Amino acid sequence: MGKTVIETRAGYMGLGWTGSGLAFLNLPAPTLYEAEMEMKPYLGNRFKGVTSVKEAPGPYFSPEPLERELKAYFEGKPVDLSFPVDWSFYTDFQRRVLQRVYSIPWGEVLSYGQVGMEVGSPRGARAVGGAVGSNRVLLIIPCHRVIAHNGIGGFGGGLERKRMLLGIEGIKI
DNA sequence: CTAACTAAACCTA
DNA sequence: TAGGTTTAGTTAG
Repeated sequence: MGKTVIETRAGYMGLGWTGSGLAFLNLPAPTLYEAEMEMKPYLGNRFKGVTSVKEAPGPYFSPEPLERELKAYFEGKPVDLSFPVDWSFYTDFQRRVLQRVYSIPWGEVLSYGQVGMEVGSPRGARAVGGAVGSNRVLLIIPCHRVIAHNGIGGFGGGLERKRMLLGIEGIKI
């Protein structure tokens, strides 16, 4: 497992990975220092204690290809960010929801209700909102592409940033 | 185990 | 458009 910070036009992004895939990816911060501070909560027991880290060396992960794609993303290019994810941080329900969200392509959106429908919880729109809020790998799992049926919905990192990401992808709400 | 939360959707008027 | 109601899953106690 490892961690690093990469620089894009939008700022410094902290990321970390385990033997299974990406463990966290933060949105761009204006300074290197801030990016490092935002990584701290992920570097405690939850990161070190995951059994998959110790028991499954997994494929070697190199951040360079991801860095290239993220730089392109913030230059407005419609990139595919389907990099491997460590799913062990989530409950079963969260995993079902996030895996569906993972496959939403650049520039498209779904509503919380639609996602619930597709993962077998037709009335679970609110629960879907809670589940996407547990996403640790922003952009890789594009939870900003899940919106309310009548508006933008919410976003853990602030609604302005959600609007900004959707704006990059050409979606106005 | 219950109760109190939601990043929702629906119904009515 | 505004309001109250229904809803499923997570989390705290």
